[in-house]
Amino acid sequence: MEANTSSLLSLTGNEARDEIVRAAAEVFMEFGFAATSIDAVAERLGATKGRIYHYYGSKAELYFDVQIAAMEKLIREIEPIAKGSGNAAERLEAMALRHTTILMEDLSMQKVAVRGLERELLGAVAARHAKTLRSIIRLRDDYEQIFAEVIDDGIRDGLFVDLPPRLATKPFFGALNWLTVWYVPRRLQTVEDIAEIARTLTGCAMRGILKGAHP
Amino acid sequence: MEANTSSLLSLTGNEARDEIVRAAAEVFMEFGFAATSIDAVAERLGATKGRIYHYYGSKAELYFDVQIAAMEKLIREIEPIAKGSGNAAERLEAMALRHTTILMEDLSMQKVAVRGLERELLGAVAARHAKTLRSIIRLRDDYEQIFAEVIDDGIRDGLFVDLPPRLATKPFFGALNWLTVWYVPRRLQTVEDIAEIARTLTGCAMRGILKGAHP
DNA sequence: AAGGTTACATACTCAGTGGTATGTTCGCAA
DNA sequence: TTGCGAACATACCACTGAGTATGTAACCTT
Repeated sequence: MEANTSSLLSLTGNEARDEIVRAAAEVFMEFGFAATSIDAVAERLGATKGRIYHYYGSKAELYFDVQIAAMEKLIREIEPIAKGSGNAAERLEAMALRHTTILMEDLSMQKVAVRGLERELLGAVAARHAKTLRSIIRLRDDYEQIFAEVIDDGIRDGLFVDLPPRLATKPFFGALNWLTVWYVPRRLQTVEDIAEIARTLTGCAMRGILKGAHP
Repeated sequence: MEANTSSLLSLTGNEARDEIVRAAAEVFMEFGFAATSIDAVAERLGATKGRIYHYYGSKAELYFDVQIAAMEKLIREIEPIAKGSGNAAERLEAMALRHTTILMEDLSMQKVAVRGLERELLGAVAARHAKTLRSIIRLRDDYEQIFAEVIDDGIRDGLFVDLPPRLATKPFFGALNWLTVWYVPRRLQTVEDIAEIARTLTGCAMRGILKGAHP
């Protein structure tokens, strides 16, 4: 047993855990945290509980790892864009486009992550996992902050409507993230279909905060 | 025992059921369907299971009634606005404003409803309650349709961007409904605070679909 | 090759929960 | 006043599911 504890970053290098996380993400997405049994995850793996509990100490820990993996992927992909070139509007649009695309490509994990820490956890398992919980909330906050800063840039440049950045982030994320509620991947869905949806959502979100001269 | 079955419309006139529904909404919102025990709902009522099972045949039935009550309230309030006077943009804005306000005023019920039928139900309890499930999905669809039609009007009048109405509805609802994810009612929150948030969200959502001349 | 460790599977415990069966109280009609 | 049903409370059962304890086969090390 290597350093599995506090696995906030060290998923890499452990293929077995990765496979479990992917399977767990699917089942969690389908049924939510409470309604998902470890046995169900094991079955999807073609294995039994033993395999899961060998790598994870509890159901909550497994759930957390799904969240962490999802958030890290988002941050890893979007942060470079935020720090890249272009004005605030161009960068924000590129970020939104990529963000939306990831949501659809990686739907199972992202759906779990985006929905946020369902309240059931905050109340129930909170005490025992308070530390991990904080890390996750921190990750979510960091991610939102990446957007908030670009938005702040845009506001100061007079590109975006004049709102508190943290507040402006909400409807912006909303327009994008809401897709985790309604989007159902269709068979025969091409890459272009996904791109089309991403462009549409990004378009609405961008117009929502762009300071344009409306008639 | 009067005609409790198929209570899709007849909540009115039954104060006892109403009280149960309100309590249930709070607990369901806090913990989700699966993690909410009937005992927990009963405790919030200062009663025991007996009281609940006297009026409801199952936990699912109770959950459904929360959804129905929430959706009916929305439809009841927004439909008149949709059929009212003003051009599409004016009506849509008024609808969004009222919609958002209801979400905040009635957060517990609406949060449960907006989150949608968590997948856990579709798979698990589906068979036994297939009929009720269809009614609820129908209600949600009807509600979205109210918006879709106004949006369609706006598109044909050249007010809104040219998108399939059903698709345009998604980011629009997203910008508004996302508040059920992040909004936490604060003590000392005045009516004006709520109105302020409603205006901000509505503003972003409207700009998102308005065909404006962006610089 | 012997001992140890990893990576699981199997078998079991036990608390929590949905639902039911059975009281019990109270209002009301005859 | 009596009886009866509505409106609950109490007691109980059956089952699910998280977590654990124990077995075991393969592999790795020396």
